[in-house]
Amino acid sequence: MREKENIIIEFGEKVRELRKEKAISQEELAYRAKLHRTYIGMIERAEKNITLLNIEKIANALKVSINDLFK
Amino acid sequence: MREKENIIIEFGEKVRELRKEKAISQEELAYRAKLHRTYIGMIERAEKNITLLNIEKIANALKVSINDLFK
DNA sequence: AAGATGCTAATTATAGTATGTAGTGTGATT
DNA sequence: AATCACACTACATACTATAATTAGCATCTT
Repeated sequence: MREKENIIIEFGEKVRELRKEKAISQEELAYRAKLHRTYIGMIERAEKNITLLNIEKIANALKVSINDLFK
Repeated sequence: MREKENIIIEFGEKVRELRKEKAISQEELAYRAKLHRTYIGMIERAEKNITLLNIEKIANALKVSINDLFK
């Protein structure tokens, strides 16, 4: 990734916010989403340009709709 | 991409639907989003697992919010 | 016919996955 | 209050899978 785009920063912040609300660790979220622990960290730190399938996995793991990740 | 996931199919259908509403061609949408014509086709045909940055580009080009692409 | 879209194929860029190490905070134990 | 143990997160690579980008030609559609 070149530089950190706003949309990616906002997305990462939202994931972290919702994860904290549910009081679960990155590791637990990763497990529920069937993604890797370090990858969740990268998303929250806005280091990756996530794809649609993984956006959905994270939404499901957080038990929210995709739209909730963009509010 | 392995197989076509529902979320990707739905996303492609939504892009096509909104593009037709605006009555513009794939080529025109591509131009506005600064993406390639054939790539827009691939998205509509659910052949690609699109990333967040390009989701945003398409939303902007269609003059809708990202959430409008998931309704 | 002309404009729009589908489809194949090739290359480049980067997302996805993983391992290891280090730093940080919290709570318990001595 | 200091040390220890543990859980959590950050960060640095590195590898591999695949998204992104493009060109060319075929096939619809009007």
